Amino acid sequence: MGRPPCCDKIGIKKGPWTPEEDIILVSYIQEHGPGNWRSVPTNTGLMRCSKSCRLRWTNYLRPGIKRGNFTDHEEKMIIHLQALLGNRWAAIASYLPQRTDNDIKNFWNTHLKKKLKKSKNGSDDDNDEKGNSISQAKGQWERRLQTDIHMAKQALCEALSLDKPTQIFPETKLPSIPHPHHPTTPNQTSLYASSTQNIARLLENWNKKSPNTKTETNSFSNMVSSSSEGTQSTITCTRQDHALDSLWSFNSDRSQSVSVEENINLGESKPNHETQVPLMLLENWLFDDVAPQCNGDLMNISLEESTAGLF
DNA sequence: AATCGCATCAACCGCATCAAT
DNA sequence: CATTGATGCGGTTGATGCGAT
Repeated sequence: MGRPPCCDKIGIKKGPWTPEEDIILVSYIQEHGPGNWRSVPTNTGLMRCSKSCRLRWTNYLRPGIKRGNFTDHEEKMIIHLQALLGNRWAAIASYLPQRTDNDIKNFWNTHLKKKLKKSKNGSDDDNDEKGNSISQAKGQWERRLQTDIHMAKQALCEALSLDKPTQIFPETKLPSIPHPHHPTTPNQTSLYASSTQNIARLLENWNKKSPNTKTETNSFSNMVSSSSEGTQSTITCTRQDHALDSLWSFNSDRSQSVSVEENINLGESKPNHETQVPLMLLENWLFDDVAPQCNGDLMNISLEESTAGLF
């Protein structure tokens, strides 16, 4: 409160990042892991504020980021998740491990908004309106609940894919669970160390080519996203999510899992038994990268139908 | 060739939240 | 319990590219 903005300092550089700055940042994070952003500018000599460094890393340099065109499946997921969760881009991004919240937000604002508007102007004018009113009518607590369930699953899944499962929920505080995209705990530095090869290749690539920022960083991202490390963890995650569904009793015993979430979401307690079927459908669809025919089935169910039991 | 308008997206800003003290 | 600092999130902006005129 009343804290001056960190970027107001004199001598802080703003604007687009240069390849040189990227290299410095990547090298530093490669060595120390992400986190403690406050110290990054000091230790690297970058004339950037900590926020800017974090943003650059999470939105652009972080391994495993997929850039470029969104697939149909991703697009549909975003549309559905936006209807379900609202503009909670970070939450939506947690369902699309290779996309950043910024990316999704931009994609929504530049493409999907218009697309939906166009389709709205078509025959089923009020369909989207209904969807919107439904999404608005749906309580904020429910949105958070669903997001938090997924976040917790992601975190658990992430932890299971690491070597030390004992570090899953340090001190059982859910809010401190690292975001799947923004790992911060020290034991996760191994994850970044394992992507050393990719980063090294990036550095090589940068050195070889002319300093054309955009193409260089894109090639890096492609290289990294196509690398085994990032992709593998994503696949593992997706598969484990299915296992986790049963682990968290999402299918047959959701009410029980909800009660767990109620404990997690302090004070936000409200019976949620009616949500079992539609949310299960949605979740199954969202996690089901492997069976597109099922996705089609779900896509045929209007949002109204799929959320009919919510209210 | 010049310029205008629009689209895109990386980056910034301000606020909220959380943890440490 | 209050304060402070670090981090995360969502809205917005501004630079850039590209097509139309």
